[in-house]
Amino acid sequence: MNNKEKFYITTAIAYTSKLPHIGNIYEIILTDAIARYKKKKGYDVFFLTGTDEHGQKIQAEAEASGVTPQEYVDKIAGGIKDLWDLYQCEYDKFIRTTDKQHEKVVSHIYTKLYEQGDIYKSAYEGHYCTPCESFWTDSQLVDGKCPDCGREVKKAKEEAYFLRLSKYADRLLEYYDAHPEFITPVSRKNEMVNNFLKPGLQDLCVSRSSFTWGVPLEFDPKHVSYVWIDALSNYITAIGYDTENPEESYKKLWPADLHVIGKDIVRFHTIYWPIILMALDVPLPKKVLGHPWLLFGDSKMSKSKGNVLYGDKLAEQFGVDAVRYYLLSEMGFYNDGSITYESLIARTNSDLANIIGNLVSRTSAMIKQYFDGVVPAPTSATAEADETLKNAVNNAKEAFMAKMDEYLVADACEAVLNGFKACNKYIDETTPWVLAKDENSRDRLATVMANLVQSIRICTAMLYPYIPSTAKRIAEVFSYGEDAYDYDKLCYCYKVDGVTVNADGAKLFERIDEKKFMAAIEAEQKAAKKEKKAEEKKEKKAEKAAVKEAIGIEEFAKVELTVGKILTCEKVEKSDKLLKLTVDIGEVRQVVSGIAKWYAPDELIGKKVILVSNLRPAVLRGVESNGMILASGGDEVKVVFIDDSVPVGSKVQ
RNA sequence: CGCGGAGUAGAGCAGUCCGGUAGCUCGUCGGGCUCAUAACCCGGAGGUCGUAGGUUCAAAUCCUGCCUCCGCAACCA
Repeated sequence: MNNKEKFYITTAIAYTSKLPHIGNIYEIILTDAIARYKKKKGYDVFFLTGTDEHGQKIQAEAEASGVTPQEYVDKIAGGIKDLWDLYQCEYDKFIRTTDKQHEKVVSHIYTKLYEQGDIYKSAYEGHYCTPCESFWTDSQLVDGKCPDCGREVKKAKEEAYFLRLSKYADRLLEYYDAHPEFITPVSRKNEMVNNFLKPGLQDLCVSRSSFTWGVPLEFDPKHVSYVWIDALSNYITAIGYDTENPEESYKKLWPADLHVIGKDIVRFHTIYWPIILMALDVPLPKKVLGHPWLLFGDSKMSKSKGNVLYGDKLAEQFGVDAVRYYLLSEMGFYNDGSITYESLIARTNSDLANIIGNLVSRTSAMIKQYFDGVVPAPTSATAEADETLKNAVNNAKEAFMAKMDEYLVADACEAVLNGFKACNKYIDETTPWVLAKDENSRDRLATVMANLVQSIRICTAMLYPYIPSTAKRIAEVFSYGEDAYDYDKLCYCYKVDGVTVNADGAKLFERIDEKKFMAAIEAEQKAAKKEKKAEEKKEKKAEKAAVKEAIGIEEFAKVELTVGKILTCEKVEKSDKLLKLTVDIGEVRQVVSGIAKWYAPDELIGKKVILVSNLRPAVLRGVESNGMILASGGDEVKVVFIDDSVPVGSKVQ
């Protein structure tokens, strides 16, 4: 029925432990733009996205909020889907790893790999943090402590299954060499080779028995799937893969043409995933694109101001297209990008409102005034400016295609904008308002208008992958035909004349007054801050009241307070807040205190302070602390110094 | 030596792989125009490409050292 070439594109599946941030949204918008581009180019595109819904974290989150894991992920997955829909991402399938079909096939994959000896039983030897109920590897530990809570970990063993990665490492390197385009950008490939493949791959733990929210293994039901085999295989289970008798859709779509993922999970997609596929004797995906991250402007500012941006809120404030356009045009291919209100407003105003919106507005207004709203056909009255315009638009088209084919989406966007700019320039050069005054210039005026409508159509077709709904509105203004944006019609041969323009609906984007907007935001933030403070105050009061009621003299007596003299004091390395001190309280204690911001080491030596001397020892930043120095809390910390005449070792009551 | 990224005009970025006239957007200054959303068009000013060496006829680009910033991580016993 159709002999179009297929193009199978995917995003990473979002983890459903919490709702995604604007960075996750960037990934799916990027993928959507590429997918729409390929569709317009004539490919038979299949666009997959979805959610990763298994794992210990989700089980724990669900328990904490008192619902079943399924109820929990249903809610989050629904929220994610809504957000994807809000941003007009035109995916063909939304897979969830809790889909029955997916679980069934994952289970088959495990069994197949187990039976052919690629998965074997061993013990997961790691460091176990009892309060966090988590295993950590040597490299994950921070100063030998749990990276989550900083507490001591125990060496522990858990029975687990492993995937033999090492067996396939050489084949993978060969594949890299034979397919230099497999990982993009290349710098990420070098990172993989140097950091993981060359030092030698460690086998990957693929099952767990310490929690149950996963796919149970057929050959050992105590175990459930652990992360990567489950998550990565969504790319094949979603399209009908099975270890026996895969469906036609799988045969048609696989191998994937492009996996779009964040740079943080390049390793899993370029090492683990290919190896899993090799083990299954399935072809590898053609390309993995590791995109950079979106940062929230100047992070220091955003932290202190609580200035975090959310996708749904942004869409409400600026409109979906403004946000889509910003992300796609601003984010580079290699380096992390950033978003701020100011830059978003600037880009919306200049590119969307001034250049594109105003162009559509002025062009449609002129056709309404000069030709009663009916687009004229071009005549023989031509001029050099026409060729200049056509060349500029054609150049834009070529640059756009070339960049887009390499997935340089932002660079391609610049080319598109150049096309629109050429249209504005053309108006200035041909001065239609002058032509309109002279009856003899009527033919020339017709040509100018026709060229404009045609050029705008071609440029809008290129704009379509970025902001499809704006493209649709422009089509409504100029009454373009259904197929006006197909990429085999990016030429001056498409018929645009004889139809009526809808000049009244031609205001595509309102300019945003930055000063007003920022003032509103500031007011909003102030209000939020106030509320937060009030809440904190309330809490503090409640706390104080609770403490007052709860503690009696016998409770207080448990706290041993001893006067000590500070003997030495130095900064703890790699920490802005910690000082390491030795204090003589009759015996010499080593203490770590978070007061480095307020005191230089020198000004403390020799001073007498009060130490909580029976506090359970703790290790901070790798340094053991046996006690706590009394100090006032809050924004301005002051240590409680005691009169020098008090002897060392005195108890404070 | 924890890992990673980055220093190019007032701001944000491209160019670096593959050496050969330093480019784009915003802002700024001057001019033009009046169809249009105080918009659009043209022109100017503004950079010894973080720094010190090296290779070369030639370095933003390749090599070596150093400096600075940022992210992750960690952190108020």
